[in-house]
Amino acid sequence: MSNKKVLVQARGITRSKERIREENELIILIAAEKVFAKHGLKGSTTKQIADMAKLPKSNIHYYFHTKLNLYRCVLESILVDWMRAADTFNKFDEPREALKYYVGAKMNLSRTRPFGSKVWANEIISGAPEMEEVLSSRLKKWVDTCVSSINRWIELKKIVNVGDAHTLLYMIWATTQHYADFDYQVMILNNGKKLTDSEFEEKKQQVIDLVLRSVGLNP
Amino acid sequence: MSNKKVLVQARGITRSKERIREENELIILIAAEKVFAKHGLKGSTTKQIADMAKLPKSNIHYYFHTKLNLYRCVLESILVDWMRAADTFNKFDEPREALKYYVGAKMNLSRTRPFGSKVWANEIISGAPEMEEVLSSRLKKWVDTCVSSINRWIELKKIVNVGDAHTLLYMIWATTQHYADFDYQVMILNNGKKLTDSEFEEKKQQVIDLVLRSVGLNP
DNA sequence: ATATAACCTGACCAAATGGTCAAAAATTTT
DNA sequence: AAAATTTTTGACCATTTGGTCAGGTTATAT
Repeated sequence: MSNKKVLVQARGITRSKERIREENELIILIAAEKVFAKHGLKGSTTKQIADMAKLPKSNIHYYFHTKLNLYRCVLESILVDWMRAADTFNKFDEPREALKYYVGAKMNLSRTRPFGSKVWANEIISGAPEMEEVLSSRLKKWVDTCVSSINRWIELKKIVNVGDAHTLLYMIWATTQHYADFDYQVMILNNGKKLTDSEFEEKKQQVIDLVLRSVGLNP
Repeated sequence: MSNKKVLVQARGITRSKERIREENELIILIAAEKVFAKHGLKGSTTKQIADMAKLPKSNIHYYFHTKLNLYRCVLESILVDWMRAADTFNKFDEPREALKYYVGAKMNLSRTRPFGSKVWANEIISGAPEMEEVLSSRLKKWVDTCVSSINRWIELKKIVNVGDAHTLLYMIWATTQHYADFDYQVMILNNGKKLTDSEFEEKKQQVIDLVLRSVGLNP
């Protein structure tokens, strides 16, 4: 019996079954995201996830059946956040605003959900065996519209001709996600200290400025 | 008995013992790099590495004793290439040349040794448990000199003030390594086809131009 | 209050894994 | 050619792993 439950019951309150499922699934998803981020799909064990979630291993299987299914659920849950950040790109007509807010949104995600970014990175590095579908359908479609926007900006001489618009997108993705995926390296090179919130805001602005200048815009 | 040996012996040639060790260690290192790139340290099995190397599992242990030791050897062997590319940064006084050749060298490495880059990425993502030493000593020192160079360029008004020089370095690392670490994603978004050599040369030039413009230089 | 359904979990299991070892085969040294 | 050294490898083992399951507990519907 978990401490949480004992506490709740001591007050004469009972959690509804729906609530229980919702709560536990969330607890497990958060724990799994951390573990998968560190060790990847194959390298993570259900025991590690159970310990991280402070639940017995059987409980993990009760809610998610298999490790692979849990992994897929983690990826799905991350995707929601990513797509929302992606939307900001198409909310502005002017490249200056579109790029500024998109880069900012991606930097914020790296800050608030670094484990999610790492899980994705691991997945792609290992050949995207579970996300092939998503990449070649949803992501491809989104990227195509982005590329169109960028090319229109180039035609209208609003930004310089960067050649292939993908190259610009990759630079943005790679640079922003670097602060999540390689946060440990960033920390070491920051004299062993994690970036404070205000330091991070500084870097965010610097990244935005680099990106703007890279397409010929004066920040 | 391996096919290779049978072939060699059929011609009445015997491989010297030194040669044998050298050859087999290399075969195993190359195989291990591929497997570790795909599955990380924990996710890779010595059996997978053995199969990739087309050698019995015992043979892997004979030459490298433990999986962890083999992993460290792979990282070490990659480090040599990386440090060589890093040298190009300090070979030129002018930012235009230094950045151009450094970015070019990093892009070339991503093309020629993508598995190495992935192994490093995995290692850093999972908290650099084996490379902490290298990061906080060798890498830190190298980065510090780079940062000095960049700051001098800023003082001399040769490039714009990017704020923290680390931000620029991270952008270069992240963007160039993206073509190795996320090659699968790059392929999918290139209509499912791997980048040809000439396509890659195009992208390389585009990345160089993006970087130069990002610091206020006109390519 | 009782029945039903959902939740919980310790005990268990077959398969996979990192690693060992002894003995055979190949090469070098004497 | 015989002894010594290195390489090769199948058989083996203790541990770990993902996953199952029976039986208990808790919440909900009637």
